Amino acid sequence: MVVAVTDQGPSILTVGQGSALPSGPFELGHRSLQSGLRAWVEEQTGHQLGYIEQLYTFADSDRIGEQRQQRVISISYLALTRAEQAAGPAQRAWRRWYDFFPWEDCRAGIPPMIGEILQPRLLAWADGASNDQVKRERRQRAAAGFGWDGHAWNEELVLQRYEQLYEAGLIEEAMRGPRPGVSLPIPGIAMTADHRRILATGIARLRSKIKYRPVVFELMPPVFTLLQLQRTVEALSGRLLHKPNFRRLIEQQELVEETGETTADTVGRPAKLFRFRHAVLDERVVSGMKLPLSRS
Amino acid sequence: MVVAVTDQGPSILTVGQGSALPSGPFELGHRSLQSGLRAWVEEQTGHQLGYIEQLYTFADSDRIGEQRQQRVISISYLALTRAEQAAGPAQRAWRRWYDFFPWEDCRAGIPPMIGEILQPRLLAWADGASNDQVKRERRQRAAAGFGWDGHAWNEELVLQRYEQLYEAGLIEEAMRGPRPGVSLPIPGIAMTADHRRILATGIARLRSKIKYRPVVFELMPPVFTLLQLQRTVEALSGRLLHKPNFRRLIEQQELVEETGETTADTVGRPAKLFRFRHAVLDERVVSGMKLPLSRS
DNA sequence: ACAAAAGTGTTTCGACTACACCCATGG
DNA sequence: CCATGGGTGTAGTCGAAACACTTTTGT
Repeated sequence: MVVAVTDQGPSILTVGQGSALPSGPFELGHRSLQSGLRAWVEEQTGHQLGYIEQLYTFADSDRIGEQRQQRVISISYLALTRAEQAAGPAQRAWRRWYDFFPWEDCRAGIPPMIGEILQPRLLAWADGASNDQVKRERRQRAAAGFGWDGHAWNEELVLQRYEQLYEAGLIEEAMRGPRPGVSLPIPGIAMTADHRRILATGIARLRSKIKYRPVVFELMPPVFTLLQLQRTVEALSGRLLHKPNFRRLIEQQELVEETGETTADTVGRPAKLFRFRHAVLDERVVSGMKLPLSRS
Repeated sequence: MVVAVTDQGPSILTVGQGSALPSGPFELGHRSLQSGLRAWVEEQTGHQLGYIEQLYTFADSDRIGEQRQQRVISISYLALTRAEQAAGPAQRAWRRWYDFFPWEDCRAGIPPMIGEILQPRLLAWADGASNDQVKRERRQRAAAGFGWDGHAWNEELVLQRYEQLYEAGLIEEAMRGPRPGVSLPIPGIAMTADHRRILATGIARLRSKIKYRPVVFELMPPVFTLLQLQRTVEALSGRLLHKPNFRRLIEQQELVEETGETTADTVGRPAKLFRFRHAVLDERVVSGMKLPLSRS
């Protein structure tokens, strides 16, 4: 799962009609899995990868080989890069991740589809439970996950939300196989196999990680304005931030330094340009960025 | 890596003279890796596992098979259990984890060995660097990791500290292989292959996890006093906590409820007994426990 | 009485929030 | 002049940290 932030928002590299994550066999002859992965992706896509992190290793039954004697092991990774480089061979394209998870983008307020589509269908699912105990648990979980009745929205619960929707049979992938779906799936583009689940895991990990490690900078150009940085964090977390407080937090933590230059081309007052202070990585244990949420 | 907290402190289940973590081949015929693992460990050791979490998947060159055509893939796990059950077959024993990492136990203050042994040898290693830039970086990293000159001790940096010591050639495992060690290793029991590295990863993960998930309770008996709970958290994190504030934090978060009983057998005033409120897991996203550090 | 453990009250301090406001530039 | 983005000051709020102190038991 290769992530970049383009002018279209946070995006992932896809293959095959944009419905699959890039994948390939283990490369032999590399020092480690990570270095093999890095070389493979850079060869295949022409993208220099910045940060790489292992997500999860699967070997579940729906991945068991035909003879049922050999497991297929899949190791999923999250990688960050800058989107600028050329697109490389066809069949590979950047796709906005909110095309797959439209309910995860709360930058323009809680998306109407949550109240209009997800809530009634999840509640219907809860009411379909056989006993009251289970009904209450399902309603409780849905409320906590989607921020209903008094619960605040928590942008990190990407995977939990996906799993609840899957369990409720609202996700297209859950309608495949033996029992084909009896109703329409909710909006959001489906993916091959369990790739959308891996994507949800990756988004959740990234939303969590930006708060305690300065990984955002892997997605930024070498030099940027504070507003560009804020827009990137907002795009990843799916939430709007409070500008003045955001700037203060960044500068307090000494994560960035001024280059001395300012932007010239834009509307409005020219902004100071900053670069990431790589030195902080040695100086101390760096926490990432708190999210000073904006109430709007 | 199976963890329990015994009266000896936090311990791991070991095999083979207490210098290896339990390990085995993938089990076929299970729904998932986790359920296979759970069944395997319970059969082998007679311990019911509570929480299980994947740590990391390795397939590095020092694990490549003899013909160099087949990688060996190792998936490491962290599991929590209660220590009470019988020991099971011989060859398996609980070992305190601080026997392997004596510098990680700061409950009685920063251990003298850090200043007396680690600091001089790490500084000597730093000074052995070829140029001044590298020298400064090494000293900087050591200071940040071990809490020297103005840096606070951070109990989560278990893996970073281990890797620094390894890189500096002070760890017995680093002295194996082509270039046998030229000096004595520092205190701390060595383990088979890279098992001590896996252990460091697991300790770090657990120390981090208790802060944002209520996993401590997997290590507690069904009913416990707040002091027992505090001692367990202290044992895991390797730090002393402030009693009054600890109790308030626990009760504020409504993680526990009174059973109505009190202890009878102990010295001092009888303590109320508590149990974990499993209900919170549905109610809301539960954060674990902040660590109200004690200055002493 | 004293030690040991359980528990309570209160003050202080600093971080995050929110709101109000000013600055610089292009159209 | 006004829209857009850049940027500063400051009062309020809330939670964590520190300190002091009381209560209940066993020896």
